[in-house]
Amino acid sequence: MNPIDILKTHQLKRTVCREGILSALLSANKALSEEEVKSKIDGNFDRTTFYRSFKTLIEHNVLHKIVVDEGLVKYAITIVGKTPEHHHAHFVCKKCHTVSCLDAFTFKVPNLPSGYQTEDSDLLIKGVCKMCTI
Amino acid sequence: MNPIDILKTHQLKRTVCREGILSALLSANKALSEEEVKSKIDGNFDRTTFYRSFKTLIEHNVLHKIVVDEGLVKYAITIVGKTPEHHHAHFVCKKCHTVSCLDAFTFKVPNLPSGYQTEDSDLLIKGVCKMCTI
DNA sequence: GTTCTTGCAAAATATTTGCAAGACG
DNA sequence: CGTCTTGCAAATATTTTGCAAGAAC
Repeated sequence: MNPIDILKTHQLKRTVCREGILSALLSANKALSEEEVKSKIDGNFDRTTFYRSFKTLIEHNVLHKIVVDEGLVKYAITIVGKTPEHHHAHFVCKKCHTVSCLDAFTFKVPNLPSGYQTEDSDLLIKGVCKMCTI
Repeated sequence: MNPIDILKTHQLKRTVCREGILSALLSANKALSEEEVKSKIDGNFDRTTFYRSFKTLIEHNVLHKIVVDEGLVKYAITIVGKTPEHHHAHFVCKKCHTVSCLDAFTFKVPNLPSGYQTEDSDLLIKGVCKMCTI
């Protein structure tokens, strides 16, 4: 999957900023903050442009946003294909602050008290990642 | 449990703002935003004071913060006594935006890929709550 | 050429910090 | 009284909006 195809698939115009964001995220293989994306691409875009590009990509389900408690905002590519009842999780490392999507790892939300209907979920697991454990 | 005892237990000074926050949260039985807490208490406190009070209470493990993607920040009383390996979840209703701690509901974080160590987690389940389903 | 996107300026929000006055214990 | 907390002012940071110029298709 490459930036151009992704944009085409979602009927989004191909712009330098969007392509940059997507290729940064595709090659990073982890969630990146606006700051991190910025440092990975050439063009120097206005902050407004980033906000709007992320917003558009999220609305079209290309990306999703991960908010860590302390206000850290990161973005990641949305992988499709999960069963609706299986949800995926994110992992944030307390040492290196890397946020990654645990794509291979899905879980089923256990049954809630009666009356509650689950539509969606966010599971953020905090701990120490593989690299930092060594 | 009442505000005064909670503060005493954590060796925190008893101030009107802290007591107000705690009694608002204790009686609400759900997570409240700064705004909501403000409307539930008499005194008119500066925003800075709220920020600092929440911060202190969180640092002392009296409260915890729940951040919903869209930037909504809520606070809730921390209930102690869970087993370390069992984590608790929050539920946010997409209709009424109520955020509640599912205290009776605990889950065990499934095993992660090797190398990852779980220390903590945040599970935010999104859906429709009991009241809004009816 | 029409529509969508960008950059810039500016507003609206949110959060943090320093400091002097005041409350707590 | 010594220490911690509050209110105020102000500095930062974050996010949103309007509008004209430019790019995409």
